[in-house]
Amino acid sequence: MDAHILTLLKREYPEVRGTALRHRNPVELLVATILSAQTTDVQVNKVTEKLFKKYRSAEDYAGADLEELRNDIRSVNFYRNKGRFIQECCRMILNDYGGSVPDSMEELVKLPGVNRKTANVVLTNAFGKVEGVVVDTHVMRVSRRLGLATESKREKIERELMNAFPREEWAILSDLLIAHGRRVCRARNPRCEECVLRERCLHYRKMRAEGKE
DNA sequence: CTCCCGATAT
DNA sequence: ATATCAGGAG
Repeated sequence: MDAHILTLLKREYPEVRGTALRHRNPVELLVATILSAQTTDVQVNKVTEKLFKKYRSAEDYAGADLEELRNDIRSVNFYRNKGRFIQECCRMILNDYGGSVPDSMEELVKLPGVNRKTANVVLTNAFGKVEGVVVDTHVMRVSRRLGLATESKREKIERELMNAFPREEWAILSDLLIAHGRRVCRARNPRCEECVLRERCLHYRKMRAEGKE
């Protein structure tokens, strides 16, 4: 593993551990994470602040009128799919899992709207069970720019990162890469001048070699 | 690969 | 105007 990258990022973002998605229990985190697909956490937190007052349990989502639930999450994108996913997840949680959000990767990915990324968020942040690395678009972009990953599919990048770092660093690793992706290593106009990793970044060295920036 | 399909930054 | 945002399903 590249221990130095972790050291530099930990120094840069000492307070990052934990999701930025506000939640008080596994159901709330599951709902928030489903809503967060292709959506900023700021927007999700705005919606869930009201949502969690109206829907207090898996039963509330399961028994809700679907169109009403969709209307309650209207300001996030893909709200029609997400509304259906949330309701179906909660129905499965009640029918198949005794009312509790399952706490294993194997069971979580059976829920509609839940793949490895969402499952990893819930496992890591609600149950403290780290079964993989959270690979969102920030983690994908940053780890590819740095040269930590060469693949282009989520699952393959996750595997590369799992091989490159020990399990006890997986949770902090994804939090750090996400923070760095949001603040410095942005999709557009990355702030390479402010980046503490630029001397070990493939993307930066390539840009500099080509005379851009 | 296409569809889903709102808010925000540039 | 449009690219992009803590993706996943068919």
